[in-house]
Amino acid sequence: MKYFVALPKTSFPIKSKDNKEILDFWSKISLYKKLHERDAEKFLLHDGPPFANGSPHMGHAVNKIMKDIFNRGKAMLGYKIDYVPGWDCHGLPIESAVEAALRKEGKRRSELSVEEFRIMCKDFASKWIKVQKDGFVQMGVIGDFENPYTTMKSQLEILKEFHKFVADGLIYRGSRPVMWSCSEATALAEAEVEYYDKQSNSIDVKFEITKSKNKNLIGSKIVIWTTTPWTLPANRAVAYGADFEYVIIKTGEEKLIIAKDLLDEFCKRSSIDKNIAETINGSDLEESFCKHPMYDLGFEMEVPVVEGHHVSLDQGTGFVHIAPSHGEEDFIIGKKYNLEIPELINERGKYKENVSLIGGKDIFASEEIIIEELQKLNIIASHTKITHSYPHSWRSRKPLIYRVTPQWFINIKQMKKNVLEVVDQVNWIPDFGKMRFVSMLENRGDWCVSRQRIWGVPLAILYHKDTGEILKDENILNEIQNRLAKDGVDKWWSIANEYVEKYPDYIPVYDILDVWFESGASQSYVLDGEVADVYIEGSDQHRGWFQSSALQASREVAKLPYKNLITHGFVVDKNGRKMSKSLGNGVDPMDIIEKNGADLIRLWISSQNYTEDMRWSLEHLNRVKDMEKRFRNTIKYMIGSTQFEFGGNYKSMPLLEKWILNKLYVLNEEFKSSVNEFTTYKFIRKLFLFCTVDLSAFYFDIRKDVLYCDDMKDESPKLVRLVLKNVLDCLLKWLAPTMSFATEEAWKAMGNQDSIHEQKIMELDSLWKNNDAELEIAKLREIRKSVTSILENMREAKDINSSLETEIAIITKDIDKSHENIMKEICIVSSVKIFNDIQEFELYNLNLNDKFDISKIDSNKTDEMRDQNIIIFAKKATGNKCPRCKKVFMNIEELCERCEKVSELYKEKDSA
RNA sequence: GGGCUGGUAGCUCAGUUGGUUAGAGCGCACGCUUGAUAAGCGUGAAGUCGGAGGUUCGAGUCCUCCUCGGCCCA
Repeated sequence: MKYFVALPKTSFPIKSKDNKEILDFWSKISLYKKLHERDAEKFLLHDGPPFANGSPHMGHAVNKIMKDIFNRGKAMLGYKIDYVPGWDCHGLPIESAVEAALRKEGKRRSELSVEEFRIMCKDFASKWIKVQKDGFVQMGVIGDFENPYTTMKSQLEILKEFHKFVADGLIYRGSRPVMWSCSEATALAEAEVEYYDKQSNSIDVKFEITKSKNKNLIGSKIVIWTTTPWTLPANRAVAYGADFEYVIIKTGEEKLIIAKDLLDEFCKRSSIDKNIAETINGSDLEESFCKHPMYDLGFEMEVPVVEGHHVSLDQGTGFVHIAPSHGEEDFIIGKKYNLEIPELINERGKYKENVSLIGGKDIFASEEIIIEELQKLNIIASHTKITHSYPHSWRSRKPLIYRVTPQWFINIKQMKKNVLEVVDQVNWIPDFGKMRFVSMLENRGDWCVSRQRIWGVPLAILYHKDTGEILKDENILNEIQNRLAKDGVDKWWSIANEYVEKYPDYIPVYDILDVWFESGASQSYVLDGEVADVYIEGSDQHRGWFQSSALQASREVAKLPYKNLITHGFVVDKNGRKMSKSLGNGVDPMDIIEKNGADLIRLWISSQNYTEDMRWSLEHLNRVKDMEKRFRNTIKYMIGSTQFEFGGNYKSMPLLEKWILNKLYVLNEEFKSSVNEFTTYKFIRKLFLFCTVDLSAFYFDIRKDVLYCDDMKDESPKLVRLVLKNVLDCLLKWLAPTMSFATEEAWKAMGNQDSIHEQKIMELDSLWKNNDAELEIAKLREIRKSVTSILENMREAKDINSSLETEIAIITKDIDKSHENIMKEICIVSSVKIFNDIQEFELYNLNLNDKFDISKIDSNKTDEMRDQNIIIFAKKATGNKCPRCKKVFMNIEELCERCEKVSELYKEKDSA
């Protein structure tokens, strides 16, 4: 016999539907536009532009989805949303990719004009912007994707920003060593360098000490080891290690100084006897000078002996010859000791004509001459050939050199000061971001903004051919700007020459701007000077975008372009390792979305503590799947359970309902603060516990009896459904920023025509705030825990199956008899009796036909119960089971009284 | 090598000013339910709190060193 029961009914599926329908819907109703055009307080999130050269990866997913969660969260609080996505379009990787594509077609870059090449780069960037845009939309990100900002679209504005620095006199000409390819006469970036084995000359060179504060060192010879003899003409110093021990060895009339630890190897390769005369410290060499090794070959100078922080005892002699023009460390030391930084070679790798001995000769070819001449002068202690890994150009495969080249710098001294002044006005999330930012800023030198490249914004300046002074007259800068505004920035390369005719003493600069300057300027061409509520990027941007934005904002006055600055960690694998091709542990977010829907990845991101690195693996995927399932199921159950009549008022609510409404009130407040404080990940965890522990395992389970079996027109089920209605509404709105697709799906399943994302959270009646209910239920739940534990023992002993087959006796002073009914509901048993003392219970038990087994008293006592002075007995309920509600009753034949009545009422409905 | 940062059950996280036997959820195992059923409920096992010293009556918590990761530099 089947009886009518009011089971939940809904079409909302546990498995998520295809995202496409929802994406189309959002697009159809112009969801972003709706939120953007709200007449309300604005939330301005300024997008850090990703680089337009590849498909979306997990890092993009984390960043964009985080932003979207905050945007949608704010929208749910009623804010007007302002979010314009952006793209970084210029720079070397795109040039390289375009060149590689050209090579595939058998073409070379030199066959193309600058303009043609720039068009190819532009097409390349445009292609990837489209791919990424599509990806971000698939992730559920909403924003002004119709009108994004791109650095290539805003070239003129960026140029104008740069010219402001020029006009302010903040730009100066300096120099810096760069990786240089002589065969191509061009600077190369790190990414264009490949390492191959190269055979080099390896020589030990003697530097005779001519002056020293330690007089007895005069005449001794410091030995340096080098594999680039061609740099000797540019030598301007010798460096030692301050903490190293050196020895002076005697060989014939000569005294040579070598690091003690490297002596053996040196003696071996130079066939010199190990005849130690003296031991000295590096610091003993302070304030000494040496004769330039090529002194007698036309380099008549003395070079200082200085401390070198980079000198090592790995190989060589413990001394390093310093050629400031041809090495990064050498350059730094050169700056530190104010050494000359000579420009002896030209861009083709030939010595300039005026260089003594080897003028006009190729640098590598000159080595033989240098070595031969130095050998004649007995300056070389050893000469061999070695094969070592050496940087080469990826294009020509020719060896590279370091070469000091002229560059353009921004003097950032004042800006730095300005930024540091207002750094405390920003809310740094996490707070240690501030320290990181400040220490990075304090330690940075002037900003080198020039790049010897083509794909970017040209500096579009002229400098004096003799003094190097920039033509910073604002009229001229404006003239250039206007011209490029008219003809296009791409034309700089073809029109720059016109200015040479006009200003014959000046030389045009064809370098392009550092891309960090471009994105840092976004505050002007995107924000139009407005301060953003928040910037959110990975922690690598403390040196990058956050800093360039800050410096540029503080050009005139101390000001930062962001109120809140959030940094997030990186996606790492199961073991906390970064994702990389070589480890093969990378994952494709688009693949995950295609297979599981975007909610999955959104939920993962929203539940992670983003201030640290975020781990991702198959196990994580499965855990999030479970989480998603739980949320969907909770929603599904509530949609299904609220199909029938509901109603009532707070005053007539039972304690359990008041307890739930209090939970809602508290959670609603927490939702607001989690959005305002950007801690959604904490909220989502709480929400998950609410769904699992409070709703599914507790409230739902308990209220099934009322919902399914009572007359649906009675007050009790109507009150429960009213509560569920409220829970559902809250839950969907709290979850909407995260599970944007599922909540929309549910909203539709509930019969709504509009979007859930247009809604605002409910303002809940403060009457619902009820901490007493919370405490009361917490107490009863403790007892329930003990009960379920006892029931499990009975189940194990095969005494019972369902909990409804039992009766419980509770002996305690903590709760009184009026709680019998609620305890019966909460424990989902057929009967609960409460006794204030054991005597009372024993008396009761004595009169029972079917008695509680008092001999089990101790085994029925859990530790907690001993502490709390509670004793609980359980026994199999006496009577018959009602086939409809499964509870056990005495004196029934078939249905219990209630079920009899209800099933009579709905008989026809059931058979219909 | 430097600056910042992290390491608590398989996973995600709690753990107040140092104070009993380190908690939760998920997962897992076992059981129940078969009226949320490609669901639901219960019980249980599982931790040298990255490692080693130290301070203390007492350390996951404070100090030092080491180790393994992450970001950015050198």
